[in-house]
Amino acid sequence: MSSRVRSPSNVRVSARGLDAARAPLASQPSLAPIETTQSFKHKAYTALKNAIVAMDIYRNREDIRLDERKLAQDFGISRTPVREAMAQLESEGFVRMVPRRGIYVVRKTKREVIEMITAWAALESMAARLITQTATIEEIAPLRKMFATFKDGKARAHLDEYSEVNIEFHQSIIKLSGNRVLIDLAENLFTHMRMIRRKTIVEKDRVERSIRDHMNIIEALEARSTDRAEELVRDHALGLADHVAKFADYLD
Amino acid sequence: MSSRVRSPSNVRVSARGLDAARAPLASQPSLAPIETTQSFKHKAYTALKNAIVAMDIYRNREDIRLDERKLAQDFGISRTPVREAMAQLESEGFVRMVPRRGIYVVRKTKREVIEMITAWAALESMAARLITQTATIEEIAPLRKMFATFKDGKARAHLDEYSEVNIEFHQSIIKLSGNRVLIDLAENLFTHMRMIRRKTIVEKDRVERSIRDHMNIIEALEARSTDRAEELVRDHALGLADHVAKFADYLD
DNA sequence: CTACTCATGCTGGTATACAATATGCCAGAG
DNA sequence: CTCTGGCATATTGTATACCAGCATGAGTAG
Repeated sequence: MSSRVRSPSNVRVSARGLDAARAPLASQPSLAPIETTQSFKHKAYTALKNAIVAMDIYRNREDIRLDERKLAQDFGISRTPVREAMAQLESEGFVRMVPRRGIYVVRKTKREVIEMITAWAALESMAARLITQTATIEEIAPLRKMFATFKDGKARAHLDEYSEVNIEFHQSIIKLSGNRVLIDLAENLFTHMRMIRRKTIVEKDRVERSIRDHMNIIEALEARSTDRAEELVRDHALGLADHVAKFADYLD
Repeated sequence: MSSRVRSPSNVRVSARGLDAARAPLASQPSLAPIETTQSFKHKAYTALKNAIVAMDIYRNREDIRLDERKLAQDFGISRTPVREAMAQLESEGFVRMVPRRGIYVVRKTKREVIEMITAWAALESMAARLITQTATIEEIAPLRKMFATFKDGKARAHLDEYSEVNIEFHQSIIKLSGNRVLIDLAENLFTHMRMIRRKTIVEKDRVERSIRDHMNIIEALEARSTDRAEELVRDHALGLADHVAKFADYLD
């Protein structure tokens, strides 16, 4: 995706053989997509990340230890790819590897959660700016549809569903910016936030206002009001940060 | 087979002896994580990162390949910690590991550089907001001193020095926010930007304006003008992005 | 009954051996 | 001379063996 791979011809040879989808001879139009199986490291990474995100780590405060050897056995692979996956998860802030002690799932403190939300506010508000300058009206339109089913008080009754739509909305904002760096940085923050979402992010009395905020954001984007869109997005996110600061006592 | 005769612990013993130079006294409460000897993985990570940052990768376009085994030999360790360090560098966007091909240093495209600067603008402008709300006057004061020596036209004559001070200024802004997430995210972006700094970031005609911008930023911070500080910081960074877009033709 | 010592087991860290595959060269056929 | 096919080589991915340190608990001295 990144490297142009211009200079050495060796790379392009195999690449050319790969995208035989040109099919000038029509011998086999649609060849098997790619038979390259993902590395065990990447598989282990995905499996572990899903497992960690799925567990409700803030339910109690006991240390959650992950056993390298046991996980390797469960996955049917050796310790090496598991370790490499763990190392990546550690650099992303999901686990902590303590020498001769164990690997522990990381719980974020309230302060850290607030810092993450603040960073997310910075990224998404910049994304909003970019959208007002580059996105087409067709790209912005789908944002409205997300909340069609929640028009009137229905959101209060379906908090879980709304929570999903809520996250999807914010992810869409980031993606519409078209800035890969913003997207990647925010993705990691989102993953962390998904882990605490269940207990805090959405509360009944916040839903109505949340929908209003979102609608205002969409209007600002459509109106190409750069500064206003940025401000609305930022304040919406920072409002969540304040909410967490006040009410997420179970953190810490 | 015969190699098994040699005790494999020889290397580790000597390496352990290397970092046996530990703090004689724990007098300073600041930060002394020396208690645990850094793992080979972390040492290799640091060494590799420094080496990659130091090399002027945009000088030519040849693929720069890093040889796992050779590096492991040079460091006097095995491939395992080198691999784990490489995996981390890959997740941070510095290298790319291609299965059964090699590990290559990543060159950022012009688009990617602009995206990074944009993300940096988002982070630093948020940092500026936070500073106006929480930082003390004593914390802001040192920012002025940085440019004391560059008051009049001296900056033009000492571009390299100014470039360092310039980076230091922006890092200080981020750090003053006191938000670890912002700090860590920006740190990685800064490291990437340092790699292209030599050729683009600073140009003669931009220095004067750069100093003016910085002074305005400092004044806004001191005046606790939240919105203005944010705007100044953001526009300053985005101005650099525009500059890169127009003149950094050597990228791509 | 308490406190302290020491052996043992479990842990992650490291080294090394083995496997799979992409590449390039070379021989042989057309 | 050109092209094809196979083998040697190089490189990473994975598995396994070993190391050192900390925790734990049993056992002994007081």
